[in-house]
Amino acid sequence: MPELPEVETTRCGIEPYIINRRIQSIEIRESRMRWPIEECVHELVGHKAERVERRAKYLLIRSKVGSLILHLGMSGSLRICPTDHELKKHDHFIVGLEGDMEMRLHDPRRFGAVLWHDINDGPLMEHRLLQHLGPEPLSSHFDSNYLVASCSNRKTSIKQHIMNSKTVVGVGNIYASEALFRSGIKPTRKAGNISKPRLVRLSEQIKQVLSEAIKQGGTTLRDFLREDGKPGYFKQRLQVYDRAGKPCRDCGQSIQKIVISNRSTFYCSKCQR
DNA sequence: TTTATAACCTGAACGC
DNA sequence: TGCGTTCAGGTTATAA
Repeated sequence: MPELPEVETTRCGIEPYIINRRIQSIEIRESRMRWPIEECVHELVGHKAERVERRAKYLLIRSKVGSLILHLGMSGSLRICPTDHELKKHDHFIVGLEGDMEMRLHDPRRFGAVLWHDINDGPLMEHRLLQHLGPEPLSSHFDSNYLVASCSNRKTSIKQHIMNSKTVVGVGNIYASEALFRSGIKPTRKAGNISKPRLVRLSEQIKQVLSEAIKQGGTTLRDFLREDGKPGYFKQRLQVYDRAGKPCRDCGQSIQKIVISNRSTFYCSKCQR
């Protein structure tokens, strides 16, 4: 579920329930996540959450004593619900909030992560998981000049290159396929073997597709507290992802499915070269 | 240094 | 119905 637009949607959804609220309790129901959840996360208890930020696909809940770093992995989701709401299997981490509400991290595959960064450990952005990240795709730090320079002499495929968080953050498997389709670039093409005008278009389309998805994610915000807690996501706008064998919406050619680096990849062999 | 691959997990969907 | 296989939206650690 969580690509960058869903993480941003989640951030917007939880922010009003968390910001300037005192954290009343923290419960680790299952510590075996990507890394074990350490007891020091309890440091947050008794303090107010001052900001809820996002860096790449990490959610950062900042307080004056330190920050909680959350990652949703492949199957994670966050829900705000009343404390008397029945707990679900795979509700692994619970943050008790003022007003008998809780934020629950639900993650069946446990690829997600919960970490604590103490204020005394230096700037949050120098945390080992954050310090080597590339630019945010929607920021001015990511533009056509940057992408062109980053592709220079690269022998890896363009899809792997834009999915690499050192190149740019937040471009997951779905939006990599979509942005490449919109740019007319075949996913297997070597990054260093693409003309500048086409990379300019790709940088624009990465921004465009993510912006559109965030807007659509925004429409699911009202459903955030719904019983099933699932943020609806939008398949109707996808041009190639999960459309193997179906006709290209532009030319009618059958959409191809291939595997690049163990990830399903979809493209139109006529529109993308 | 760059690139490719294995590993971490559970559950849903599918075929037999 | 039940069992085995395959696949899934992410990221790091390790090997080549």
